[in-house]
Amino acid sequence: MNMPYPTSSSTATPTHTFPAHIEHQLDKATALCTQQGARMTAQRRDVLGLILMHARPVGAYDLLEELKTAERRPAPPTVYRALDFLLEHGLIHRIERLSAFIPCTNLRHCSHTHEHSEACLHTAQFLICRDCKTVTEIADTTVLETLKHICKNENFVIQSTSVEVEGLCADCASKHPTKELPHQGV
Amino acid sequence: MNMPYPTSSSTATPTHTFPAHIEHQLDKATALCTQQGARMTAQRRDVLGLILMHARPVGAYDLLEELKTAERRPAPPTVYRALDFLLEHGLIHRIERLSAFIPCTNLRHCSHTHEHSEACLHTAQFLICRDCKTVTEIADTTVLETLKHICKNENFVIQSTSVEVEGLCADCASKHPTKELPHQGV
DNA sequence: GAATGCAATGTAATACTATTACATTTTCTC
DNA sequence: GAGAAAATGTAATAGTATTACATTGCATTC
Repeated sequence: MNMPYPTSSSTATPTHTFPAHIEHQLDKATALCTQQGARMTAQRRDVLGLILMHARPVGAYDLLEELKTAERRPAPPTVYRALDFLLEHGLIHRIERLSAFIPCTNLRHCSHTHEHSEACLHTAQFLICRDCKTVTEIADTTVLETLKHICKNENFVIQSTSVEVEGLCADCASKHPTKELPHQGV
Repeated sequence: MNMPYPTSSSTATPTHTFPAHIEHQLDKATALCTQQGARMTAQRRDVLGLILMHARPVGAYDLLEELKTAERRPAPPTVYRALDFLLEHGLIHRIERLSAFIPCTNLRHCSHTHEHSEACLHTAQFLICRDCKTVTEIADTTVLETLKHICKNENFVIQSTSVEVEGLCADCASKHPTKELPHQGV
Protein backbone atom coordinates (compact mmCIF):
# COMPACT_ATOMS: atom_id res chain seq x y z
CA MET A 1 0.00 0.00 0.00
CA ASN A 2 2.88 2.40 -0.52
CA MET A 3 2.10 5.32 -2.70
CA PRO A 4 4.77 6.81 -4.93
CA TYR A 5 6.45 9.86 -3.53
CA PRO A 6 6.46 13.14 -5.41
CA THR A 7 10.17 12.98 -6.15
CA SER A 8 11.18 15.03 -9.11
CA SER A 9 13.69 12.67 -10.69
CA SER A 10 13.09 9.50 -8.78
CA THR A 11 12.16 5.96 -9.53
CA ALA A 12 9.76 3.36 -8.21
CA THR A 13 7.89 2.88 -4.99
CA PRO A 14 9.82 2.86 -1.71
CA THR A 15 9.46 -0.32 0.25
CA HIS A 16 9.48 1.46 3.56
CA THR A 17 7.44 4.28 5.00
CA PHE A 18 8.73 6.53 7.75
CA PRO A 19 7.32 8.95 10.31
CA ALA A 20 6.38 12.35 8.94
CA HIS A 21 9.43 14.20 10.22
CA ILE A 22 11.73 11.65 8.59
CA GLU A 23 9.80 11.83 5.34
CA HIS A 24 10.30 15.55 5.47
CA GLN A 25 14.05 15.13 5.79
CA LEU A 26 13.99 12.62 2.97
CA ASP A 27 12.16 15.06 0.75
CA LYS A 28 14.78 17.64 1.55
CA ALA A 29 17.52 15.17 0.63
CA THR A 30 15.73 14.31 -2.57
CA ALA A 31 15.53 17.97 -3.50
CA LEU A 32 19.25 18.31 -2.92
CA CYS A 33 19.93 15.37 -5.18
CA THR A 34 17.75 16.74 -7.94
CA GLN A 35 19.59 20.01 -7.62
CA GLN A 36 22.83 18.12 -8.16
CA GLY A 37 21.46 16.13 -11.05
CA ALA A 38 21.52 12.92 -9.02
CA ARG A 39 18.74 10.38 -8.66
CA MET A 40 17.32 9.62 -5.26
CA THR A 41 15.97 6.18 -5.97
CA ALA A 42 13.63 4.21 -3.76
CA GLN A 43 16.50 2.07 -2.57
CA ARG A 44 18.64 5.02 -1.59
CA ARG A 45 15.74 6.74 0.04
CA ASP A 46 15.02 3.66 2.12
CA VAL A 47 18.59 3.41 3.31
CA LEU A 48 18.77 7.09 4.18
CA GLY A 49 15.44 6.83 5.96
CA LEU A 50 16.71 3.96 8.09
CA ILE A 51 19.85 5.88 8.98
CA LEU A 52 17.78 8.89 9.95
CA MET A 53 15.67 6.67 12.20
CA HIS A 54 18.66 5.79 14.35
CA ALA A 55 19.89 7.94 17.19
CA ARG A 56 23.35 6.44 16.88
CA PRO A 57 25.70 5.35 14.10
CA VAL A 58 24.46 2.30 12.19
CA GLY A 59 26.53 -0.43 10.60
CA ALA A 60 26.02 -1.54 7.01
CA TYR A 61 24.90 -4.98 8.09
CA ASP A 62 22.39 -3.57 10.54
CA LEU A 63 20.87 -1.66 7.66
CA LEU A 64 20.93 -4.81 5.60
CA GLU A 65 18.85 -6.56 8.26
CA GLU A 66 16.39 -3.72 8.44
CA LEU A 67 15.99 -3.64 4.68
CA LYS A 68 14.73 -7.19 4.63
CA THR A 69 11.06 -7.57 3.80
CA ALA A 70 8.84 -10.54 3.03
CA GLU A 71 9.63 -10.09 -0.66
CA ARG A 72 13.19 -8.90 -0.76
CA ARG A 73 16.45 -9.99 0.85
CA PRO A 74 19.08 -7.52 -0.29
CA ALA A 75 22.73 -8.56 -0.41
CA PRO A 76 25.65 -6.48 0.91
CA PRO A 77 26.40 -4.65 -2.36
CA THR A 78 22.90 -3.23 -2.34
CA VAL A 79 23.49 -1.45 0.92
CA TYR A 80 27.07 -0.47 0.16
CA ARG A 81 26.06 1.05 -3.14
CA ALA A 82 23.38 3.12 -1.50
CA LEU A 83 25.81 4.18 1.21
CA ASP A 84 28.39 5.20 -1.38
CA PHE A 85 25.83 7.33 -3.12
CA LEU A 86 24.68 9.01 0.07
CA LEU A 87 28.28 9.65 1.12
CA GLU A 88 29.15 11.14 -2.24
CA HIS A 89 26.30 13.55 -2.02
CA GLY A 90 27.08 14.59 1.52
CA LEU A 91 23.85 13.20 2.94
CA ILE A 92 25.57 10.91 5.41
CA HIS A 93 28.98 10.56 7.04
CA ARG A 94 31.04 7.52 7.76
CA ILE A 95 32.54 7.28 11.24
CA GLU A 96 35.83 5.55 10.53
CA ARG A 97 36.45 4.41 14.06
CA LEU A 98 33.11 2.67 14.20
CA SER A 99 32.76 1.52 10.60
CA ALA A 100 29.32 3.02 10.86
CA PHE A 101 27.19 5.73 9.36
CA ILE A 102 25.22 8.75 10.54
CA PRO A 103 23.12 11.34 8.73
CA CYS A 104 24.69 14.71 8.03
CA THR A 105 23.36 17.02 10.74
CA ASN A 106 22.32 19.61 8.25
CA LEU A 107 19.62 17.27 7.03
CA ARG A 108 18.00 17.60 10.42
CA HIS A 109 18.11 21.36 10.43
CA CYS A 110 15.35 23.60 9.22
CA SER A 111 17.08 25.50 6.46
CA HIS A 112 16.15 24.16 3.08
CA THR A 113 19.02 25.73 1.25
CA HIS A 114 22.48 24.26 1.56
CA GLU A 115 24.44 27.32 2.43
CA HIS A 116 26.82 25.18 4.43
CA SER A 117 27.85 23.11 1.49
CA GLU A 118 31.55 23.68 1.91
CA ALA A 119 31.57 22.80 5.58
CA CYS A 120 30.08 19.42 4.75
CA LEU A 121 32.38 18.50 1.92
CA HIS A 122 33.57 15.21 3.32
CA THR A 123 35.26 17.25 5.95
CA ALA A 124 33.14 16.80 9.01
CA GLN A 125 34.27 16.56 12.61
CA PHE A 126 32.81 14.31 15.25
CA LEU A 127 32.73 13.76 18.98
CA ILE A 128 32.25 10.08 19.69
CA CYS A 129 31.20 8.95 23.15
CA ARG A 130 32.82 5.67 24.08
CA ASP A 131 30.16 4.98 26.62
CA CYS A 132 26.80 5.73 25.04
CA LYS A 133 28.11 5.60 21.46
CA THR A 134 26.42 8.87 20.58
CA VAL A 135 28.14 10.88 17.88
CA THR A 136 27.90 14.65 17.66
CA GLU A 137 28.87 16.52 14.54
CA ILE A 138 30.80 19.69 15.28
CA ALA A 139 29.99 22.81 13.33
CA ASP A 140 33.41 24.42 13.88
CA THR A 141 35.36 25.53 10.82
CA THR A 142 38.66 26.43 12.51
CA VAL A 143 40.01 22.91 12.37
CA LEU A 144 39.39 22.64 8.65
CA GLU A 145 40.93 26.06 8.06
CA THR A 146 44.03 25.00 9.95
CA LEU A 147 44.29 21.79 7.98
CA LYS A 148 43.86 23.65 4.69
CA HIS A 149 46.62 25.99 5.72
CA ILE A 150 48.98 23.17 6.61
CA CYS A 151 48.25 21.36 3.37
CA LYS A 152 48.79 24.46 1.33
CA ASN A 153 52.27 24.76 2.82
CA GLU A 154 53.03 21.18 1.92
CA ASN A 155 51.41 21.36 -1.51
CA PHE A 156 49.12 18.59 -0.43
CA VAL A 157 45.79 18.62 -2.28
CA ILE A 158 42.94 17.91 0.13
CA GLN A 159 40.16 15.68 -1.13
CA SER A 160 38.50 14.74 2.12
CA THR A 161 39.18 14.81 5.84
CA SER A 162 37.94 13.09 8.93
CA VAL A 163 38.35 14.42 12.41
CA GLU A 164 37.21 12.08 15.12
CA VAL A 165 37.45 12.81 18.81
CA GLU A 166 36.72 9.87 21.05
CA GLY A 167 35.98 10.14 24.73
CA LEU A 168 33.09 10.71 27.10
CA CYS A 169 30.20 13.04 26.44
CA ALA A 170 29.12 15.40 29.19
CA ASP A 171 26.37 13.05 30.40
CA CYS A 172 28.52 9.94 30.56
CA ALA A 173 31.50 11.79 32.00
CA SER A 174 29.40 12.90 34.96
CA LYS A 175 28.46 9.30 35.68
CA HIS A 176 31.96 7.84 35.61
CA PRO A 177 35.33 8.38 37.16
CA THR A 178 37.11 10.64 34.71
CA LYS A 179 39.54 8.90 32.45
CA GLU A 180 41.66 11.28 30.46
CA LEU A 181 44.22 10.44 27.82
CA PRO A 182 45.74 7.41 29.45
CA HIS A 183 49.36 6.93 28.46
CA GLN A 184 52.47 8.52 27.14
CA GLY A 185 53.72 8.47 23.58
CA VAL A 186 57.18 8.66 22.17
CA MET B 1 71.56 -18.23 14.85
CA ASN B 2 69.81 -15.24 16.39
CA MET B 3 71.60 -13.87 19.39
CA PRO B 4 69.64 -12.35 22.25
CA TYR B 5 69.35 -8.59 22.15
CA PRO B 6 70.46 -6.45 25.05
CA THR B 7 66.93 -5.42 25.95
CA SER B 8 66.65 -4.23 29.50
CA SER B 9 63.39 -5.90 30.51
CA SER B 10 62.77 -8.15 27.57
CA THR B 11 62.23 -11.80 26.93
CA ALA B 12 63.50 -14.42 24.55
CA THR B 13 65.25 -14.31 21.22
CA PRO B 14 63.67 -12.35 18.38
CA THR B 15 62.91 -14.43 15.34
CA HIS B 16 63.80 -11.63 12.98
CA THR B 17 66.83 -9.47 12.53
CA PHE B 18 66.72 -6.04 10.94
CA PRO B 19 69.10 -3.56 9.34
CA ALA B 20 71.17 -1.56 11.79
CA HIS B 21 69.15 1.65 11.57
CA ILE B 22 65.96 -0.26 12.33
CA GLU B 23 67.60 -2.05 15.23
CA HIS B 24 68.56 1.34 16.53
CA GLN B 25 64.97 2.52 16.42
CA LEU B 26 63.89 -0.70 18.09
CA ASP B 27 66.36 -0.13 20.88
CA LYS B 28 64.97 3.33 21.33
CA ALA B 29 61.46 1.92 21.50
CA THR B 30 62.58 -0.67 24.00
CA ALA B 31 64.10 2.00 26.18
CA LEU B 32 60.82 3.91 26.11
CA CYS B 33 58.93 0.83 27.17
CA THR B 34 61.30 0.15 30.02
CA GLN B 35 60.87 3.73 31.09
CA GLN B 36 57.11 3.15 31.18
CA GLY B 37 57.42 -0.14 33.01
CA ALA B 38 56.27 -2.07 29.96
CA ARG B 39 57.87 -5.14 28.45
CA MET B 40 59.16 -5.04 24.89
CA THR B 41 59.03 -8.74 24.17
CA ALA B 42 60.59 -10.47 21.18
CA GLN B 43 57.20 -10.77 19.55
CA ARG B 44 56.41 -7.11 19.92
CA ARG B 45 59.84 -6.12 18.78
CA ASP B 46 59.47 -8.22 15.66
CA VAL B 47 56.15 -6.65 14.79
CA LEU B 48 57.44 -3.13 15.36
CA GLY B 49 60.52 -3.94 13.31
CA LEU B 50 58.40 -5.09 10.40
CA ILE B 51 56.29 -1.96 10.58
CA LEU B 52 59.42 0.17 10.60
CA MET B 53 60.66 -1.65 7.53
CA HIS B 54 57.71 -0.47 5.47
CA ALA B 55 57.59 2.89 3.77
CA ARG B 56 53.82 2.78 3.81
CA PRO B 57 51.04 1.72 6.18
CA VAL B 58 50.89 -2.05 6.70
CA GLY B 59 47.84 -4.17 7.35
CA ALA B 60 47.66 -6.66 10.20
CA TYR B 61 47.46 -9.60 7.84
CA ASP B 62 50.47 -8.42 5.86
CA LEU B 63 52.42 -8.46 9.10
CA LEU B 64 51.02 -11.88 9.84
CA GLU B 65 52.44 -13.14 6.56
CA GLU B 66 55.79 -11.58 7.22
CA LEU B 67 55.96 -13.09 10.68
CA LYS B 68 55.77 -16.60 9.29
CA THR B 69 58.94 -18.60 9.59
CA ALA B 70 59.81 -22.23 9.01
CA GLU B 71 59.04 -22.92 12.66
CA ARG B 72 56.20 -20.62 13.54
CA ARG B 73 52.86 -19.73 11.93
CA PRO B 74 51.34 -17.08 14.14
CA ALA B 75 47.55 -16.65 14.19
CA PRO B 76 45.74 -13.30 13.98
CA PRO B 77 45.52 -12.69 17.75
CA THR B 78 49.31 -12.78 17.94
CA VAL B 79 49.62 -9.81 15.65
CA TYR B 80 46.66 -7.94 17.03
CA ARG B 81 47.94 -8.26 20.56
CA ALA B 82 51.32 -6.90 19.56
CA LEU B 83 49.65 -4.08 17.67
CA ASP B 84 47.50 -3.21 20.67
CA PHE B 85 50.56 -3.02 22.83
CA LEU B 86 52.45 -0.84 20.39
CA LEU B 87 49.45 1.45 20.00
CA GLU B 88 49.00 1.78 23.72
CA HIS B 89 52.56 2.84 24.14
CA GLY B 90 52.47 5.34 21.33
CA LEU B 91 55.01 3.48 19.22
CA ILE B 92 52.71 3.11 16.24
CA HIS B 93 49.55 4.71 14.92
CA ARG B 94 46.53 3.19 13.30
CA ILE B 95 45.28 4.86 10.14
CA GLU B 96 41.55 4.39 10.44
CA ARG B 97 40.78 4.97 6.79
CA LEU B 98 43.19 2.28 5.73
CA SER B 99 42.83 -0.18 8.61
CA ALA B 100 46.60 -0.11 8.62
CA PHE B 101 49.50 0.82 10.83
CA ILE B 102 52.53 3.10 10.67
CA PRO B 103 55.33 3.81 13.12
CA CYS B 104 55.14 6.99 15.17
CA THR B 105 57.40 9.46 13.40
CA ASN B 106 59.20 10.34 16.57
CA LEU B 107 60.71 6.87 16.60
CA ARG B 108 62.54 7.82 13.43
CA HIS B 109 63.86 11.06 14.82
CA CYS B 110 67.16 11.47 16.56
CA SER B 111 66.08 12.70 19.95
CA HIS B 112 66.19 9.93 22.51
CA THR B 113 63.99 11.63 25.02
CA HIS B 114 60.28 11.80 24.47
CA GLU B 115 59.69 15.45 24.97
CA HIS B 116 56.79 15.35 22.59
CA SER B 117 54.88 12.84 24.59
CA GLU B 118 51.69 14.85 24.72
CA ALA B 119 51.63 15.51 21.01
CA CYS B 120 51.70 11.76 20.39
CA LEU B 121 49.03 10.80 22.85
CA HIS B 122 46.76 8.99 20.46
CA THR B 123 46.18 12.35 18.93
CA ALA B 124 48.19 12.33 15.77
CA GLN B 125 47.33 13.89 12.45
CA PHE B 126 48.00 12.43 9.05
CA LEU B 127 48.15 13.33 5.40
CA ILE B 128 47.24 10.30 3.33
CA CYS B 129 48.03 10.24 -0.36
CA ARG B 130 45.35 8.42 -2.32
CA ASP B 131 47.73 7.79 -5.14
CA CYS B 132 51.01 6.56 -3.68
CA LYS B 133 49.48 5.60 -0.30
CA THR B 134 52.22 7.40 1.58
CA VAL B 135 51.20 8.73 4.97
CA THR B 136 52.84 11.75 6.55
CA GLU B 137 52.42 12.53 10.22
CA ILE B 138 51.91 16.23 10.87
CA ALA B 139 53.66 17.86 13.79
CA ASP B 140 51.16 20.69 14.16
CA THR B 141 49.56 21.24 17.55
CA THR B 142 47.01 23.89 16.58
CA VAL B 143 44.40 21.37 15.52
CA LEU B 144 44.58 19.50 18.80
CA GLU B 145 44.43 22.77 20.75
CA THR B 146 41.31 23.76 18.85
CA LEU B 147 39.70 20.41 19.49
CA LYS B 148 40.54 20.61 23.19
CA HIS B 149 38.96 24.01 23.32
CA ILE B 150 35.79 22.85 21.62
CA CYS B 151 35.53 19.83 23.88
CA LYS B 152 36.04 21.90 26.98
CA ASN B 153 33.07 24.03 25.97
CA GLU B 154 30.94 20.95 25.52
CA ASN B 155 32.24 19.20 28.64
CA PHE B 156 33.39 16.39 26.42
CA VAL B 157 36.31 14.45 27.90
CA ILE B 158 38.85 13.67 25.20
CA GLN B 159 40.48 10.25 25.30
CA SER B 160 41.90 10.04 21.83
CA THR B 161 41.61 11.75 18.48
CA SER B 162 42.33 11.01 14.88
CA VAL B 163 42.73 13.56 12.17
CA GLU B 164 43.09 12.14 8.71
CA VAL B 165 43.42 14.25 5.59
CA GLU B 166 43.14 12.33 2.36
CA GLY B 167 44.22 13.66 -0.99
CA LEU B 168 47.25 13.93 -3.20
CA CYS B 169 50.76 14.54 -1.95
CA ALA B 170 52.87 17.17 -3.71
CA ASP B 171 54.59 14.59 -5.91
CA CYS B 172 51.45 12.84 -7.06
CA ALA B 173 49.50 16.07 -7.46
CA SER B 174 52.09 17.33 -9.92
CA LYS B 175 51.67 14.21 -12.02
CA HIS B 176 47.89 14.26 -12.24
CA PRO B 177 45.09 16.61 -13.24
CA THR B 178 44.13 18.28 -10.01
CA LYS B 179 41.06 16.86 -8.34
CA GLU B 180 39.88 18.94 -5.45
CA LEU B 181 37.01 18.20 -3.14
CA PRO B 182 34.61 16.81 -5.68
CA HIS B 183 31.00 17.40 -4.67
CA GLN B 184 28.63 19.43 -2.62
CA GLY B 185 27.19 18.54 0.73
CA VAL B 186 23.94 19.48 2.39
C1' DG C 1 6.99 3.25 -29.67
C1' DA C 2 11.08 0.23 -30.81
C1' DA C 3 16.19 0.65 -30.42
C1' DT C 4 20.05 2.00 -28.05
C1' DG C 5 22.97 3.09 -24.17
C1' DC C 6 23.78 3.99 -19.54
C1' DA C 7 22.57 3.87 -14.68
C1' DA C 8 20.96 1.09 -11.12
C1' DT C 9 20.07 -3.24 -9.04
C1' DG C 10 20.31 -8.45 -8.23
C1' DT C 11 23.14 -12.34 -6.94
C1' DA C 12 26.83 -15.44 -5.54
C1' DA C 13 31.07 -15.86 -4.10
C1' DT C 14 34.95 -14.35 -1.77
C1' DA C 15 38.34 -11.23 0.47
C1' DC C 16 39.74 -8.70 4.22
C1' DT C 17 39.73 -7.24 9.15
C1' DA C 18 39.15 -8.39 13.92
C1' DT C 19 37.59 -10.85 18.16
C1' DT C 20 36.22 -14.61 21.40
C1' DA C 21 37.29 -18.22 24.28
C1' DC C 22 40.16 -21.22 26.28
C1' DA C 23 44.67 -23.76 26.87
C1' DT C 24 49.53 -23.22 27.71
C1' DT C 25 53.83 -21.08 28.62
C1' DT C 26 56.76 -17.51 30.40
C1' DT C 27 58.05 -14.11 33.65
C1' DC C 28 57.77 -11.71 37.94
C1' DT C 29 57.41 -11.51 42.96
C1' DC C 30 57.74 -13.32 47.17
C1' DG D 1 60.60 -22.96 44.25
C1' DA D 2 55.48 -21.72 44.59
C1' DG D 3 51.93 -18.88 43.25
C1' DA D 4 50.15 -15.04 40.58
C1' DA D 5 50.13 -12.30 36.62
C1' DA D 6 51.41 -11.42 31.99
C1' DA D 7 52.15 -13.04 27.52
C1' DT D 8 51.49 -16.32 23.90
C1' DG D 9 49.37 -20.39 21.25
C1' DT D 10 45.38 -22.18 18.85
C1' DA D 11 40.87 -22.90 16.75
C1' DA D 12 36.87 -21.11 15.61
C1' DT D 13 34.00 -17.46 14.34
C1' DA D 14 32.25 -12.66 13.81
C1' DG D 15 32.09 -8.48 11.31
C1' DT D 16 33.04 -5.48 7.31
C1' DA D 17 33.56 -4.84 2.39
C1' DT D 18 34.48 -5.94 -2.53
C1' DT D 19 34.62 -8.43 -7.04
C1' DA D 20 32.55 -10.06 -11.00
C1' DC D 21 28.97 -10.79 -13.78
C1' DA D 22 23.94 -11.04 -14.95
C1' DT D 23 19.71 -8.44 -15.22
C1' DT D 24 16.54 -4.72 -15.03
C1' DG D 25 14.92 -0.11 -15.47
C1' DC D 26 15.14 4.55 -17.32
C1' DA D 27 16.17 8.09 -20.76
C1' DT D 28 17.20 9.60 -25.23
C1' DT D 29 17.01 9.29 -30.17
C1' DC D 30 15.30 7.91 -34.22
